[in-house]
Amino acid sequence: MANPTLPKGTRDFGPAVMAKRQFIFKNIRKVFKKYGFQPLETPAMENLSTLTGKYGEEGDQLLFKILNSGDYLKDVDASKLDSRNSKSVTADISEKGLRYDLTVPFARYVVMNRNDVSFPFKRYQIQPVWRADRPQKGRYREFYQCDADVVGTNSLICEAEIILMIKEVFKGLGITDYTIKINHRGILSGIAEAVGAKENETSLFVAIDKLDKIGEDDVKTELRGKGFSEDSLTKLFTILQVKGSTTNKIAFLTLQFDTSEKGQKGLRDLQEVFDLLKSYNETDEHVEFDVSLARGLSYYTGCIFEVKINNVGIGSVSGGGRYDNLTQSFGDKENLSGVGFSFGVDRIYDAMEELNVFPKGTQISSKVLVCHFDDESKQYGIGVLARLRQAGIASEIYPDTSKIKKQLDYANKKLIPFTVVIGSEEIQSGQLAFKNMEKGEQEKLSIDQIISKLQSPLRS
RNA sequence: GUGGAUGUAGUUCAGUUGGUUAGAACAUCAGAUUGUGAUUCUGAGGGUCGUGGGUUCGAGUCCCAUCAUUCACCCCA
Repeated sequence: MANPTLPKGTRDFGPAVMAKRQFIFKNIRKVFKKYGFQPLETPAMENLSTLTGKYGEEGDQLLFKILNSGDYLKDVDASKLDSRNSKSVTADISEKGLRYDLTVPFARYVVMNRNDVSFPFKRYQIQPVWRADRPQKGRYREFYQCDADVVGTNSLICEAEIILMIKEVFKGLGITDYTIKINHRGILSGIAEAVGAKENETSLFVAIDKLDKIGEDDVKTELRGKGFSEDSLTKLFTILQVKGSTTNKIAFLTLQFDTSEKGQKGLRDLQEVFDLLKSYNETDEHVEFDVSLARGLSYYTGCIFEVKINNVGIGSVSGGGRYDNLTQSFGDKENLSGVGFSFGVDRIYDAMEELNVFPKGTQISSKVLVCHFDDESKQYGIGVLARLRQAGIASEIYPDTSKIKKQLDYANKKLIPFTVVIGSEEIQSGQLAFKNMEKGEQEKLSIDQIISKLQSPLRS
């Protein structure tokens, strides 16, 4: 049989990688909990009817679909099969798909359980999602998202707290150079109205979202191709080139949007979010009002966020926004407003690796390895091991009787920082050889001394 | 879905205009060392050169196909 391989865009995570990934997960989960979010998990697969139509046409194509069980071709119309058009038979042979993000399953959950959940409902969710696009740098077919959403309130406190949470997570991870870009769908609508492109919003947004990536000239070229006039382009870029402090930008745009209700609403919301930050005694450091931020997902209606780690060759590592109508698409009569955001763990990992900011200690599993020379000392070592574990110290014993070199080698490879070496001398005296693997120092200590030394906060 | 690049040892890579038995470093294993590792020294194992076809006296090297990987576009975490 040929060598086994992984499906495109998927990865194994070995112990060293897992230690670092868990460091990230732990940090994010801690912050989510601290801000009052409760955990939720949903199935990997959803009904296709739940998933399709929520992410736009592009998104629907990226859904992984699951073949029906059993003899799934039995009832398919023969003429459809003959047409060789896979799209036309998809609905007949597949009714489930893998989740594409965590927001839509969350909305589905809320609608299904709306009598049981009390609003505002704050949930966090850390699970993998799947997208059938072509993998490349920072882009995988299976990746983890860490979502936190609040549904059932319009308060902009949620938006402000999202900024606080992002800051807190990055602080915990040791990432210092990043930018939280914020914008508002209403402001984008205001721009569209101001340049007379009300009917053409989507292609306008898609184009200006690329501004910092491809530059002004290419954006203009793209919009000309979509039929935008020179007049509207000139108007557009006087708006997009707004500079200065957030206050300045808002003042300038207020004048530009004099006839746009949506635009004015967006500016007011944004102003309030920045005011709220002050109430939290938080600065707007790392936060940037970016008029050209658009984001693809079509369901956003209010504030939108995107976070980029600077000087790293990777796309955004976090994003989100407010969506007013998400539950409506599940036939919900009442209008539930939600706001949420998501961290992309895999990209954060890649960025941290590139920046080399993972703390040294993350990979340590056991703190102590018990080494021994023969069956008798191994027997004795098991007793020592039991004592260490009773004291809550992560520890293990080398299971085979083999050369001490091999045992110490094992400790090195597993980055175990301490070893206890036990032989006949140690058994007799009760003074065990306690070795610091990093410094190479060794001293004779009783088991109690070793335990208290390992428990002391000054130990390393 | 569109376009480009790359496939040689477990890993990262050399390999000359096509020429004898395809190399290095790191990693692995063993020994120097019978109670002490990571630093030293010695040795060993490990390859259908991605796969299939073609050109040639001769192909890791040239051509075609195919698969895989990767980068960019679209889109996105």
